[in-house]
Amino acid sequence: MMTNSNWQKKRVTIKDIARAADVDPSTVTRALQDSPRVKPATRAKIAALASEMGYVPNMAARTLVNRRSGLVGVVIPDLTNPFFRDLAKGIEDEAAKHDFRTVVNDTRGVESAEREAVNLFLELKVDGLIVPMARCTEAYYEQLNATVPVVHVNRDDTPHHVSCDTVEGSVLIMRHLFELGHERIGFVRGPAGPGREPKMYAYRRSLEERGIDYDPDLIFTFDGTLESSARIVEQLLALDAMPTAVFAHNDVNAIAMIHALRVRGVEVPKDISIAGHDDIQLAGCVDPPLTTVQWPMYELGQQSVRYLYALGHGQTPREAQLPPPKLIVRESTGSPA
Amino acid sequence: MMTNSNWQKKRVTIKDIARAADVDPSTVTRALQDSPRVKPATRAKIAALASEMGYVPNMAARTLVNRRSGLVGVVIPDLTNPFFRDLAKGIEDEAAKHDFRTVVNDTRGVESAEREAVNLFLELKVDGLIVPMARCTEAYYEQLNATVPVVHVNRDDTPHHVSCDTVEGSVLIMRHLFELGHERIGFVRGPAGPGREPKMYAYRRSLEERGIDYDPDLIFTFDGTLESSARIVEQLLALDAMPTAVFAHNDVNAIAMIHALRVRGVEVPKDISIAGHDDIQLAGCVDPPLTTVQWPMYELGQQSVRYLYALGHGQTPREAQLPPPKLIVRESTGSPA
DNA sequence: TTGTAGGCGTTATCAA
DNA sequence: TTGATAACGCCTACAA
Repeated sequence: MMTNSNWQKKRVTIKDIARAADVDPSTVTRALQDSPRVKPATRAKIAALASEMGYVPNMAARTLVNRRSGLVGVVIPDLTNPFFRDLAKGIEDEAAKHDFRTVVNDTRGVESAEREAVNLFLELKVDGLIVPMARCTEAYYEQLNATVPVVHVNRDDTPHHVSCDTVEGSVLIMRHLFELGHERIGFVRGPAGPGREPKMYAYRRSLEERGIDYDPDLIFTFDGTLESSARIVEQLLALDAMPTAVFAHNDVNAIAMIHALRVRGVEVPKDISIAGHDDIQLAGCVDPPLTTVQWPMYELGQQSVRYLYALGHGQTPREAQLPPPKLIVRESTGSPA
Repeated sequence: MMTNSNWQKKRVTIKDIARAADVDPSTVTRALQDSPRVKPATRAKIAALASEMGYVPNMAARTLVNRRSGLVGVVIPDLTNPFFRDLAKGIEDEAAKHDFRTVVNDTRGVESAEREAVNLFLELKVDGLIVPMARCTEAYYEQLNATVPVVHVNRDDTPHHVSCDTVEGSVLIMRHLFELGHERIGFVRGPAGPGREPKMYAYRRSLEERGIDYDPDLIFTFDGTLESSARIVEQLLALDAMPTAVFAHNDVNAIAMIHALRVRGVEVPKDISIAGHDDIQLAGCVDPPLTTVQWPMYELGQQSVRYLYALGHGQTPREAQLPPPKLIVRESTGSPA
């Protein structure tokens, strides 16, 4: 923005304060850092001057000399999802406890954006990186990991990660559907990415344990858009026999599907049960209120910072202990007709 | 994170490259900047070396010497709201065109968080600040404005701002309700903040123009939580005579109210019409689909960057020309019984 | 076409 | 308790 405009001249540096206080710049530094090695009177004078003159520390200079920025970079695929927002909040709060500040980037699930975000953070010399549900390849992060500590959240094929038992949450949903009497259960996958598709894994394993055959016709794919949810509903309706229940990729997908179903005259849960995932804010106040799984995202965020911190200190952190996911039973699921 | 660990040693600087290429560091700089003042062969060699050695520019050093960071700070009150996300995207894209990168902070509507965010950005020496719907006082920003170019979005009591006609959108809603035959119309205000409450203004002015008396009993306040929406519904039901329509603060508020109403046996729009604001992703697929107002947020984002750019170059930007807000009529509004 | 020199704002180390 | 100095990584004159 500014190249040669009037904004530049205002910048107050430590030198300006030093001149005003008639001391050496290094004394100002010490005073501003509350070092005991400075006379209280001097400290007070300098503090007063600093705020009076509107001094703002220059992070660039600090980072340069300290060789650390005090920043943690967070790369999030979709901040619109309250799920991730809680995670971000947990990260922020915990980072603050360790005197780190947080820089967040929403990549909107785009892989190139993820790379760019990581790049920016690298240039900013962040002291650590937290990357939930990364889209880039394992190899990419493996390499990155040599440069800066990286912690993944809910992605278990990378060197360092913090996850809650992703499979467990999905198992809860499946078990709930079984208990209601469902046997023919559809599943909506998320946008294909790297990693192990734990929901899919849980889906298949649950069926297996229940002695139900896996039917590829009952698998659909959600790409994050509303249209894709509508398409899935079309596919559902085109089936010879609809499943009696569907485990949706997430709540947004579930809500959109319920709507599309209603438009076509299919009622939830009377004609078909739909379970979501994430427990977003609106999940409880749509019609019907959504049965879904709640994650301890805030805690996950905290844990990931602790893990990162340990990593940065050369320790090999122990596995994080996390509260388990929680099944929230509402009204979008019921017994099959 | 890292203090004395193994990550430090990996850092490659232009000096390392210079040594490897057997040239002076300044030559490396030139080569990396594609300056014409360097022999193609040298440039190629250096470029190869740089990527081979995994060179990452040090923004701190750059910022220090250039006296500019190439960063634009964006302070957003709620990234969970797709509305703001579009804005952020518009800002990002337009900023990229001007070779700026974007740092975003979600303040969750907390004033202290807003200050902290601004502070961080100031320390990062951002070249400009974009602040939609700021919570901090006008005075605060007036002062800030002496340090760094600041552009506000949709807040018209500050020195520099880009807004679409905030009033206009609300007028559209009111007019729509009038046309359906409503006269007794409730209004839900948002969390009190600074600024002019344009929706409220539009509400009152619309009533006035229509010759309808303003009735303070029909004014409610939404604080952003689901509970508050439920409370508003209780207040509504406690009224001697319910309004026949309500202009809700935003879509989330509207959806939550519709749900609370249904729980109490009141049907929308049969018994009462509810109009939202923002047109969030889910607005079209809840039941009933929401009548709401759509904003050109992406364009607003672009314009705010252009404005900022002009500001930073010492120009006084002309008023931005923006596409108008758009009324989206769906099924949550109808004629009164 | 390339090298030299100085400085951006801050801090750590050492000396006073 | 304070001051002097060098250094962090990069860039821009200017000189060669």
